[in-house]
Amino acid sequence: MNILLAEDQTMLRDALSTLLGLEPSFSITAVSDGLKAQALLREKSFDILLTDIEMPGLSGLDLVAWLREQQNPLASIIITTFNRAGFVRRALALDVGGFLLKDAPSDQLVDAIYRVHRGERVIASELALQALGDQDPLTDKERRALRLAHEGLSTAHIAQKLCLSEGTIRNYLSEAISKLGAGNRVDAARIARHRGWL
Amino acid sequence: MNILLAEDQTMLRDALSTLLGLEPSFSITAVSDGLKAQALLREKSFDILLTDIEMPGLSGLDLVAWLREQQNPLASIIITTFNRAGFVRRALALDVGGFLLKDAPSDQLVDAIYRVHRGERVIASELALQALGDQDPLTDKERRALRLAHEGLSTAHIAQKLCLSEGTIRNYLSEAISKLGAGNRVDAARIARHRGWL
DNA sequence: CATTGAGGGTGACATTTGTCATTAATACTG
DNA sequence: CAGTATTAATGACAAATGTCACCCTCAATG
Repeated sequence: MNILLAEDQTMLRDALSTLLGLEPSFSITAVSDGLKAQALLREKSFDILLTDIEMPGLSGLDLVAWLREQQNPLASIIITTFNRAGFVRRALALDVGGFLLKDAPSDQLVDAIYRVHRGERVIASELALQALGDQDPLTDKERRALRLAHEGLSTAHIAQKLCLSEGTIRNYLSEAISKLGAGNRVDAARIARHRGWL
Repeated sequence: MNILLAEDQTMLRDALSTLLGLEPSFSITAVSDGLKAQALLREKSFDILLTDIEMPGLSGLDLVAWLREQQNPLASIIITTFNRAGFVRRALALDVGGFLLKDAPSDQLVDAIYRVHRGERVIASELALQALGDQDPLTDKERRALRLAHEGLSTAHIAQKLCLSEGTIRNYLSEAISKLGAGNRVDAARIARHRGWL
């Protein structure tokens, strides 16, 4: 079984490569980011794509989205550090085969590969529940403003970056704060981030 | 060689266990946090401690600090995700044997274990340089206030938590902002965090 | 003993944020 | 076309934040 592994953290990538390589039927190709994975996927076909979400260049979700655009139904398993409902929902919409946390034991990963290869779906149970939870209430602008506020930019700077007036930004942030039940912009950003909405 | 591995992310812990276990001379014991490592270290002796910094309960640095308090000179290697100068300085002060980034290839880790076991010191070169950089200008109170501000707490809440008056908190944060050349508290927290001072 | 210097606190003031009501311009829809 | 969301902007006001100068207490140090 030809497996393409995309993971940016070198030590984990190496270690997973080695670990999965111990399975006699697996043949592993490992790359350090989404763009390299994309390049390989153009050239050659694989049986399973195993990818992290957070990667420089092209995220794991964007990579799968691209595959789907190419009408490529390649079975994919997403592994991620963060338990964020937003990610899971987006992944499910892309029809991924599996979604695991890096907090899961590694034999669960091996098991997931076999099962997804047989056409089953494997979603970490902690995540499955969350995915059904509350929807992201933020609008696109609110999200972008919040993201910048989170970096410590002032209202004026955010306004400049988003090409909007200062007052409008204040309105957006105020909306976001109230929607999320937060105490101020930073608090709001923290909450949104925690739920995968940022 | 008996190696104790402390790392909270299960998948990485499993994978590293397996990978290091392939070396015939290594015998690996893996635990998921600093407190469990501490418990084991009380009972039994090891040749090398391999520990992450960011862990629930007791951080890797605190763990080594505790060893030193116990007059235990156990050779230790710190592995961490983040390239933060403050961490390196503190680690060096604790006389650790090695300091590596999770971004390093895994064979470098194996190599480091052998070298540290022989009494050498292995510090990732990206880090060694940084460690000589600028010193943390923050006082302890400023740091604590900044940490809470970073979570989105208001001045009043921070004052309550630290048992200080609101005005004093404002003074501290104002000091921190000016020392770090930041635009506001959030910006200051970001800067401090980035340099490992938080 | 006088001096210095932390550590913590006040008060006053300017600026930035957060809230809300209202309005204008555009696009969508029956 | 009238009706109605959507998106952006204003203005006004309250609250939180940032800045600064100055005060008090208590060790430490000469």
